[in-house]
Amino acid sequence: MDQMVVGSHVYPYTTQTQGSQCIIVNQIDRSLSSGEGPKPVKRRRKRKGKGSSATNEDDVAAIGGMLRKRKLTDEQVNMLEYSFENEHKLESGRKEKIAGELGLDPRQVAVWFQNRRARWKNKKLEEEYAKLKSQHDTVVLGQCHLEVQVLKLTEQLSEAQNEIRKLSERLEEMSTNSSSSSLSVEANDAPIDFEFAPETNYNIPFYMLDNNYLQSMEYWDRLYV
DNA sequence: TTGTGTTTTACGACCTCC
DNA sequence: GGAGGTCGTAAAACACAA
Repeated sequence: MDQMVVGSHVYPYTTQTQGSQCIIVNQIDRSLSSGEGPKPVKRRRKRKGKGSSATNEDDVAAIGGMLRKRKLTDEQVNMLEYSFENEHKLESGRKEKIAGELGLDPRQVAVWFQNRRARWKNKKLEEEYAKLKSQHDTVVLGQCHLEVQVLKLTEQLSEAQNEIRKLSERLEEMSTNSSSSSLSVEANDAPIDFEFAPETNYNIPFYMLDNNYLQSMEYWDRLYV
């Protein structure tokens, strides 16, 4: 059997469960009629922390004078939820009205709204966090894709530069040969085998290409198809 | 049954507003 | 100064695995 503190007295009660509902069975009448009389206040543990000034008997009794925790019924909670949906704040008149309708202490209604607002705020924070995390993950994924692309393009650039270097060396070699010999290129050497179609400007030395064009991606796309 | 983690009810301290 | 808000926390109530 549990106890309920009312004012400066403690009264016994029991709880019964019906489905998900907790029913408080009042034992006060039985207690009084049996002549047992009110029991001394069961004191609440002193709270720790700053400003806890409950040092004398009155203060301690005031702290201990709170009602024991009573689980609200499903109906009460539903009505409070409904009320909370309409308005999160609780002005005095509305508090009294709800308390009267539900048979609760106005203080209980106020506390319930305080706690409900705190839960609502937590939920909102969690939702906001999930949303931001999702956005962050998307950005990180996009960044990964871009980095992979940069690696590929860097590799392609390096290959292209090698190709150009080889071609330049061949050109230089040919020009050296032609200056030291009277034989024509057509007669003694294989023709320069440019890989690129003459209508393109890919046979123009790399260093002569327009920088904007080089950066336009079109160059690289066409080079490696 | 029991230990443990979570939720709910309640409070104290402090702050803001009228 | 009082009413009502938030914040942090205690402790009862509850859920659930071992």
